[in-house]
Amino acid sequence: MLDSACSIERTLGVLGERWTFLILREALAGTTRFAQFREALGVAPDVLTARLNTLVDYGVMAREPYQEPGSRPRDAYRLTDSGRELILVLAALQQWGDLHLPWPAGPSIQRRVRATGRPVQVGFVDENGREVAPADTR
Amino acid sequence: MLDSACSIERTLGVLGERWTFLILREALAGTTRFAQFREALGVAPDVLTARLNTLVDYGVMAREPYQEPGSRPRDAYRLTDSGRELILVLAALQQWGDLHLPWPAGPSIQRRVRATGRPVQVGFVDENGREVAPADTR
DNA sequence: ATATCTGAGTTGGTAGTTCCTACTCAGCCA
DNA sequence: TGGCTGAGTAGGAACTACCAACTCAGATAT
Repeated sequence: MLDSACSIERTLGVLGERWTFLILREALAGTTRFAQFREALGVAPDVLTARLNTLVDYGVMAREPYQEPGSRPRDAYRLTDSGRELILVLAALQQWGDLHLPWPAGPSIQRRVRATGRPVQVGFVDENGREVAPADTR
Repeated sequence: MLDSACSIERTLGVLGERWTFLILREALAGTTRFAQFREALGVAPDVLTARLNTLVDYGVMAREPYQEPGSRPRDAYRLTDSGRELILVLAALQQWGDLHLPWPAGPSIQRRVRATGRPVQVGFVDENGREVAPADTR
């Protein structure tokens, strides 16, 4: 999968295992530490170790040493720029789920323009920054 | 996962298993029949059956009877409108892979505006159809 | 110095999935 | 009726995730 000519397939080779997208969701929400991921997701520690390692291997996250007073030095896991770009993938997944797998309590959190507070969607845009309908692309 | 309050998690409950995104990639490329999926992907038949069933169960694809001359009636699997909207997710995955997991031969296929032939990207857009930088959202 | 505490992983066994091959089963045609 | 073809099923091996208990290192207390 990792050496496919298809970039979707390569991406899934890095991100497509169970838990990976949820780890990224937490990371984008600000989580950085092993125990935080573990607590937020309830993922088994060996699986978390494995996922974080591949994310680091492929440059999606980076280890960053830190030390709490009274504790030994540890590594935090911080998204790289490339990792932060995955916000588009996660937002697209969320948008689809909000539309097609609705939840009684309504959509969870809306993404908004920071300055104006107006809602934002994921879509196709041309080189001038104008939205293009999916049907108008090929 | 399917009954999570998080729409990303619900979406992954439907689409997050191995092969599902690749099945959708093929479906978006026009594949509709069991044997075509099987040949294009090399997926085991029992897994393909299971994946197509959940996609149908959740309204991403629909069965559509057809009959080749000289053959018995069969079911084709066609994307529903909701399934076609997943083009955004797939395109976001592809875009990320093209940027961050480059392939010697360069990016595979570029999405373009049908009318003008100009390239198209996935991005955030506000309600006026103007692109918004991810950093300007919250 | 020794003992203790704590958090980040490792390890080992079990259960659940995927994979692979071979098989079935239904309708069409000879 | 018997063979052909394509869509699935079945059975077993291999892989992956899950769970609980354990290790290991550094910081603090005694």
